[in-house]
Amino acid sequence: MDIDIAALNDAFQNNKPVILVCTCSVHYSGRAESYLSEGDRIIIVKADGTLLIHQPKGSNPVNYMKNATIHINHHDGNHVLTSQADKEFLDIIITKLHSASIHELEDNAAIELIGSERDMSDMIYNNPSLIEPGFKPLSREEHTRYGFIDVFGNDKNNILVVIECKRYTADLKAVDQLERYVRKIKQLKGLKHVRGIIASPKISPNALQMLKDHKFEWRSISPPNFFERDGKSQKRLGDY
Amino acid sequence: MDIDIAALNDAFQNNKPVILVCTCSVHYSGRAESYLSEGDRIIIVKADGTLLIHQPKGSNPVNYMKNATIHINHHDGNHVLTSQADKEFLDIIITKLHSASIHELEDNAAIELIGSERDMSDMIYNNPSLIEPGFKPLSREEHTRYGFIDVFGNDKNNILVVIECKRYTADLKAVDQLERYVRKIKQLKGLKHVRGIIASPKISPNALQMLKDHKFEWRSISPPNFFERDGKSQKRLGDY
DNA sequence: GGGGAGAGATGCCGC
DNA sequence: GCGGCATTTCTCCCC
Repeated sequence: MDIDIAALNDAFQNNKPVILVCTCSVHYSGRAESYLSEGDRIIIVKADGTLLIHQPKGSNPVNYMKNATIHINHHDGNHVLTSQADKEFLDIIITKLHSASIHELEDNAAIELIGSERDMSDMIYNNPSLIEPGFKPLSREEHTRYGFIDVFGNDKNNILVVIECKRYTADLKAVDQLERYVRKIKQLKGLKHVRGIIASPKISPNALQMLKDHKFEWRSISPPNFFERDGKSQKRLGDY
Repeated sequence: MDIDIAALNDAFQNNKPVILVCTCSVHYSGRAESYLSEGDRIIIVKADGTLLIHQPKGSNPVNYMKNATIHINHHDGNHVLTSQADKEFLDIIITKLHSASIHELEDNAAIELIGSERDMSDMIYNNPSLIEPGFKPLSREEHTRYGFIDVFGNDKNNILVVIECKRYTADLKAVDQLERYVRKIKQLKGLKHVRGIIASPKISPNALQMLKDHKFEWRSISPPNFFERDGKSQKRLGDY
């Protein structure tokens, strides 16, 4: 390699992104302990001290560290990259450095995302009839005072309704959450009857059973701007 | 750039990892919809069709796709990388390609990790007095028959005990889980009284309150082989 | 393949 | 800073 140790350490110190491709083994100690024996990996060090170690397969980094202080040195004929954060330590023994590059990257853009659970609760607030005729959401301020309930309102008989939104399949944990909110609201307001509703595109069989056990209800509702595309009806750049 | 489009498409087809550093914008459509305006990014394509787009900061990819079929083409004077999986679509418009590299990586190693919640429940099975004198865990087979309960046993008075382990701070969701398991066991066994215990190094104030409301208990227990190191007492490679 | 649950989860927001 | 909670969560295990 023609990039030397000094240049890499300078890049680490001056917050320049670095990409290494190498054969290495990895030790980690911190929130847990891990060891990864020798193999080929891609190592990325970002401007903010993020360290990522990627194997040739899999979507998640096999090891990582945030806000790391990083150095690279020679040791026993190998390169050794040491990474340290608060109470965490990571050592990479690099037996072969295939490539190393230092970059200057500028990116001020933030991702815009549509279709989150928050978008779903916004949609219900704006279209309360999605739940049922006569459903009247209460103000957002009211709702925050009693916790992180997604949607909170009155039905046509002025019975309080707590709604938990899930953007995909509602599971047992979703019913847990709803049950906890309903219990809390009953206690806070001194009410005997509060309705609980899960709004989601799907619900697991066990979750549906638990829902029924608690006399709660389910509404099949999908997050906004969410289409399960079949690829045939969509014009895309790759089609040109 | 001296790596041409044909070589990149060949790499994508033949499962060779590719690293691109470029200025680009990104559209995603699938489980949600997203748009990311122009900026400098690192793009990794792995041997298994994993696509990762990383900004110069942050530990998570800003966009990603698994099992993707990937092509790169010219379009309107730019490079356009299109990625497609089941019902997901991602387009990257590359206005400037700073570097592109194709790799041949071999890695058959799997990470070994110590200190998980499973290690914690193993520790309690092997050292039941960590919970209290006279606690007798039941067999692992027994426990799997009734669900995913971490530890399941009898106290010295032969009262059933359900234990939920958390490797860090136990929160409201942990109490939800314990409450659901205890309810299930009471129902399955037709019992009036079943004890519930959370074993974790910490517990949040609200979770502790909810625990008390349900007459459950808490034990301060840490996962095995877990040390909060201070860096001074540890010899490391970087110290040499 | 779906359901259930952990993760060295991460990231966001609110107090 | 901690607490609560969503996530294009991801991953693993088990049915």
